[in-house]
Amino acid sequence: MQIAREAGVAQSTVSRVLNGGSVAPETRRRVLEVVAKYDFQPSQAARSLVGARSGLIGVVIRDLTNPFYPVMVKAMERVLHEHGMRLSLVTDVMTAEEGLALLRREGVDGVVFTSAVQDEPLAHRMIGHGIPVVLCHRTLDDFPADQVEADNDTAGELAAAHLLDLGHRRIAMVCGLAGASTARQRGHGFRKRLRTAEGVTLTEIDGAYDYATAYEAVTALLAGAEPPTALFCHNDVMAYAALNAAAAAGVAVPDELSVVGCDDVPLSAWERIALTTVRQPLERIAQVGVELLLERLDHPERPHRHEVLPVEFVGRSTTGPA
Amino acid sequence: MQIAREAGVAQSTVSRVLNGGSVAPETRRRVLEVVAKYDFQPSQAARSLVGARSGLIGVVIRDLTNPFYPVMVKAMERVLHEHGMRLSLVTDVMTAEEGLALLRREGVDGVVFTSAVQDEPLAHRMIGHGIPVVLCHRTLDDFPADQVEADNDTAGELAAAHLLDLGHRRIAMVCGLAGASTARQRGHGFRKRLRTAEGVTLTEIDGAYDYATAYEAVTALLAGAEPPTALFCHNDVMAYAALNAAAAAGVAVPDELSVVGCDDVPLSAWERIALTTVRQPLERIAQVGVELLLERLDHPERPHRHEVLPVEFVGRSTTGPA
DNA sequence: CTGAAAGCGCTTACAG
DNA sequence: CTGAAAGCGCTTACAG
Repeated sequence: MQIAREAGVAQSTVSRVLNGGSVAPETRRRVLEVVAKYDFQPSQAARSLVGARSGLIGVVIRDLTNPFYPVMVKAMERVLHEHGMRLSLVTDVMTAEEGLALLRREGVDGVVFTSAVQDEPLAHRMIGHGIPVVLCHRTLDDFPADQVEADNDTAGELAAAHLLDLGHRRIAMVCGLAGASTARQRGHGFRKRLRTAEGVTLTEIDGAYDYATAYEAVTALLAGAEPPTALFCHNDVMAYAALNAAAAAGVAVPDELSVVGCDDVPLSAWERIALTTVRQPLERIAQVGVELLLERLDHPERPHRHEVLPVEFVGRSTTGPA
Repeated sequence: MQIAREAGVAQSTVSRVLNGGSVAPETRRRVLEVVAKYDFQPSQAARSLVGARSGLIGVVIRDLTNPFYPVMVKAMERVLHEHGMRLSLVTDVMTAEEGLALLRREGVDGVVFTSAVQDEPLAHRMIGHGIPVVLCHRTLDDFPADQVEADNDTAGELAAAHLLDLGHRRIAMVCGLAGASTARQRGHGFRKRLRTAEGVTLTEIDGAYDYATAYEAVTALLAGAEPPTALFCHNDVMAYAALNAAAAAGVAVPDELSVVGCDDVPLSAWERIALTTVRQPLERIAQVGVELLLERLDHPERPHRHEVLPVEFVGRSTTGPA
């Protein structure tokens, strides 16, 4: 370390001034001067090699293209940065398998999964390697880790209640990824509430939480014999797809078709979209997820927590009476 | 390295089988068996400490919330992953200053700037520290590094030509960030082309490449005495703001107001938006940026390159005759 | 083809 | 308060 040499002290002394050990004021001043002169930045590689922690948290977000996720990334980054930590992102550019291998090489202190899916053992394997994990946004039953999610069951209920109130009886649901807890819960809440009314027909189609998939599915649905008068989409992106598919098919929203989404991404509030949807507290979910993980790092033995955050119905212009 | 011990070989031998040195087939088999048994992943920290490279590339993307950028991140990640490298993101969660300090600690092999701005010395300083840099999307005059950008001057011209052809004469331009080359060039091309016509009034307002800023500015503009009949926005996000501000103000698009954007983000093709815009090859810009940087790593002494990629006018539904 | 040794840049006890 | 030493987990010459 040439900083040490130039300041005329030992390496360990430089380390102490940088990390806040006890150092004589004059010594500290001298070291800081040299540090400033070269704008010296200590190597993270060396630090994480020797230290107990790398200061890196892995974040698994597969589809960065869904406007939902940049918001989450940002919120997570903010919290991590406040704690002096960094984020390492895994997206769908690589397989989840590759991503987790990478995260282990990087020596992450923990990982946040936002895309957990039933029957996929990756999150379990991270735990097997002794790496703390938190499930954020999507959860898994009986998973041995901290979890945060929105109250998705209620989200489904709220959507159903709204549509029922408007008098809709021929209804379709555009479902999210099979295996995702959000899709299962939202579907469950929706169906449950629908059953409280008489004479309701429910058609379920698969949108896989993906714009293109939902667009095609809705286009086919609208071209069918008895198209529904209302649609509940398991997320906003699929609702946008539905809105656009309806526009392309010349189906008027909300006059001929009502559309309800789920998420309330900022885009949904735009005047040109004005999507009726159920808001989940995106940033809060992200924030709580990271905080749970950070607490876990300090207290490995505490019992796991499972937070469920409230949702809220947001009425806008894409729904109307049947 | 307990892999070495369990396989009964030296550390250096394990290293060779992992990195492809010459190893006897039987030895290799034995080592790989143990590696597989533990799903062993070599520490990146140790590797980058000893090796010449860290395999990390810094990517400075300030506003992840503009749908433009996730597309770029994804494209960059793809190219990097093909080369066995990783990306380290710097967003506006921290100051640029902090971000670059972090990047240096992490020992990045190079950095891609997508947000270069006149009179900001950060990119220069990276070069001063001996770290290769590429300017991607936004460029700087006489900057001593590789650069890629779209033909933004032509983009401005195409927008102007289209509006002029439609007969518009009272025109406004919603400008991007002062200091960004894209804003300067798009503005320049637009004005230049406007000057070829008679009796044109051009009002310029500042939108700072930001949704909220542009929304307010356009709202004020439309409330003014003689509002323009056409708008050129320096990017798509500001055009969305204009579309929404117009909707809120009850101004019909395109009947009373024509709107042209610039970028052609996927969103712009949505039926509910159908924005007339000038396409720049987003993914190609990202890809070329990373490739230039990767080549630079191997050939530090080659002369700098400056690529300018073609743009293309995309007519959709937000523009009409004056 | 393979092993022993040195060293990358730090931090962490341990003396003094 | 400060320094000398050991060691984190790798790779890279260097012998053999």
